[in-house]
Amino acid sequence: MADINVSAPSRPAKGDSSAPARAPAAGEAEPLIDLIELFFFAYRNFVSDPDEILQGIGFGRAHHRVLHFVSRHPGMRVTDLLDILRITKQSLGRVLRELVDQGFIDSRAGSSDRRQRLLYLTPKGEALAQEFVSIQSHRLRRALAECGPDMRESARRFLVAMIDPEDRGPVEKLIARADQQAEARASGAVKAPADKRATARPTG
Amino acid sequence: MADINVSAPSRPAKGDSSAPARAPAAGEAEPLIDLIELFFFAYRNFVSDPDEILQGIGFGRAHHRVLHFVSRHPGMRVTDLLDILRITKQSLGRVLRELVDQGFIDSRAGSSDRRQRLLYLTPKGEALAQEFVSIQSHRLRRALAECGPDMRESARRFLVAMIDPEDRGPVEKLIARADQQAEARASGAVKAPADKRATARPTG
DNA sequence: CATTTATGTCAGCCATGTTGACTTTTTTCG
DNA sequence: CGAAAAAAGTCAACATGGCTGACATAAATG
Repeated sequence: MADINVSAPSRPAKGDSSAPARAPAAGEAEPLIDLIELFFFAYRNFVSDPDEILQGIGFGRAHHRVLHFVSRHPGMRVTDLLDILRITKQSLGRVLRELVDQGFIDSRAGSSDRRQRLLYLTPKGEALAQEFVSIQSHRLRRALAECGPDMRESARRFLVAMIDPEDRGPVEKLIARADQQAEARASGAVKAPADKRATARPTG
Repeated sequence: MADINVSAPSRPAKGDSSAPARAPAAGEAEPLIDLIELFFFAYRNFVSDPDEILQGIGFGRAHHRVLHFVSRHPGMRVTDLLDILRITKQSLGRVLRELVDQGFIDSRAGSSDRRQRLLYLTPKGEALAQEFVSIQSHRLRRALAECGPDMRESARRFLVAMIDPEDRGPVEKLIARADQQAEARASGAVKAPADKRATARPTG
C-alpha cells in the first residue's frame, strides 16, 4: 500500500445528490463497505504470493489455476477443467500448451474413451503446485491463528455462503471429491484401476 | 459452475513423487486447500455481480474500482488513487479519461495546489457507485445472515488478518477515514471548507 | 531561476479473456 | 452400418487492462 493518505478536502460536488454514509434508516439496508474493501485488498494480497513465483518463470495466474486444479484432480479431462475455470477452450488451450511443452503437465489419451485427454502433473508440475498451496496455506494459517480457535470453520462457512447458492453444492462436492481421491491415492494403490469415467453428469 | 463432475480415474502419474493429501505428519503444516479454493470461487462470484452491470455500459472492472474509491474519497488526488490501486499512471489514465468523458467523474484543479486534479463523482457516477456497493453488500449481508450473529465481526477480523501485516494499518486507516469524512459530509456542511491538503505523508 | 512534483500522453508490448469458424478423432445411437 | 454428437485442438481477430519508456506541461518549491 506504500502510502495511503487520501484526506479529501470534503467538498461535495455541486450536484451532490447522495449521502453515501448517512446512518442507515430503519428498514434500510446497511452498506457493508468495509467488508467490500477488505475482501478486495485481502484477495489481492492472496494472489500476489504466487504471482511473484510465477513471474520468475514466465507464467501468469492462468497457469497457476490450471496447475492447481490438475494437481487436485489428476487425470481430469479438459472439459472438466473448462467447467471449473469457466473460460473458453481457446483461452485454456494457450496456457495448457505452454504447461505441456515446458514439462509441467502430462496429457494422455483416455483408455476407455480415446477422444479424451486426461491431464496429469509431472513431478516438476506437482512440485510447483505444492509450492503454491504451501505459500497460500501459510497466509491462511497465519490469519486464522491471529483470529482464534474457531475461525477456520467460521471462515469456511463464510466463504461458502459468499458463493452463489446454486454453485455451492457443486463447489463443495468438488472439494470433497478431490480430498477423497487424494486420500485414496495416499493410503491405497500406488497403481490404480483403469480409468472409470463418471456416469452421471447432472446439468444443473 | 454449471456442471462439475471431475471423477478422475485416480491413476497416479508414473513419476508420482508427491502425496498431496497425506495426513499432515507431526509438525508438518496442514494445507488449507479447501479455503484456498473457496476464496477463489467466492471472490469470483463477488466480482461477477458488478461485472454484469459493467458489461451493459461498456466498462470493465478497472472502471468499477476507480468509481468505488472516488466515491469513498471525494476530492482525492490522482496520486492517492494510484497508491490505492497500485497500477501505473498510464493504466489509470485510460479508464479515468473514459469515466470523465462519459460524465461519471468530475476532475477539478485543486485550489491550494493547482497542479492537482481532485476527483469527484458526478451524480451519475455516484448512482452507479452506489449500485455496486448495494449489490455487493447484498451478497455479503446474505452470507453473514446465513452464518450467524457474530459473523460480521469475525469476517472483518479474518479479512484484515489475510492482508499483509504492513498494509493492515494503512488499509484500516483508509477505511476509517472514508467513513469519518462521509459522516462529516452527511451531518454537517453541504458546503465545505476550502481544500486543505494533508500535511504528513509517511512513506512507510 | 533551477528543480521537483503532479499530471497527462503517445507508442508499443504482454497476458488473458472473448467470438467465430473449422478439423480430426472417436464414440454413440438409430 | 452410417449419421450425429462429443472431445479436443487450431487459426484468426479482437478487447481489456496490466506494463515500460519517453516526453510534455504546469505549478510549486527552494
